[in-house]
Amino acid sequence: MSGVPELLLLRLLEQKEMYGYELVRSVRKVTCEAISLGEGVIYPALHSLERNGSLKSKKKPVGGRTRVYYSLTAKGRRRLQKLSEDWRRIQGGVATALETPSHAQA
Amino acid sequence: MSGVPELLLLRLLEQKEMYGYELVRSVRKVTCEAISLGEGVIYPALHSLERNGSLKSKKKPVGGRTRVYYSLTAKGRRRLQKLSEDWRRIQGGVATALETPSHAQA
DNA sequence: CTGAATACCTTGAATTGCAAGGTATAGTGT
DNA sequence: ACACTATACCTTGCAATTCAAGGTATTCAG
Repeated sequence: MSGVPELLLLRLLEQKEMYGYELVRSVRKVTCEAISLGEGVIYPALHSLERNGSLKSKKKPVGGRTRVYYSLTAKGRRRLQKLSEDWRRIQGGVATALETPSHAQA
Repeated sequence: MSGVPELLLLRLLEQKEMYGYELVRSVRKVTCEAISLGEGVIYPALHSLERNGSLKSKKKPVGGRTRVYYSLTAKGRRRLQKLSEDWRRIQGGVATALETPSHAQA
């Protein structure tokens, strides 16, 4: 129903390639602390997105540690489009429902 | 993460008491067809909301059939408040993330 | 050399969402 | 009378999602 984590990851990676640990902090920041996804959400999500071909990764050694940078594929961009539309649809639906004043009658 | 079905049900039942089958159609209508919840979502949700004290039900025989009408309890109203706030928070967070232009750099 | 931060990862449980099926009654058309 | 649709309730079993919790290893600061 929600697919929010996936949507956020694709959206962030559309702008620039990033690695997992970076994405954990970036999600918090870009949503103004409204949404916080732990590593237990991020890493499995990245792996499944890569498995289905939405993301590609490359390893970069940075000062002894290895970072795995992810970036969007063409398929990932299409997936982002679809998820954005889905989100807007359900967001609009819920907004309509919530905004209906309690007094109004159908 | 989403809790959308629960939120919609509480919101609708805040306005007037309704029965399950009616809620199935009402959700579709009030979200302008954007969200469609099947009976396999509605009934279990109603039962679990009643179990935890957010809803109360009463049976009404209507022309041979029996309808189970649900309405909000005080607890249900508090739950609705909380879910609304949660929703607005994540909705705002996602909106911020999505609206950031692709060109903008942090 | 201890502790915090960085960076990766998995596991297990809970919750959620859904399609699919199942029961029974009432009304509608033929 | 008969079949079909709509109403109205419900459950089951699967799949996906989400998360807290833990696990490994390195680097850097005190």
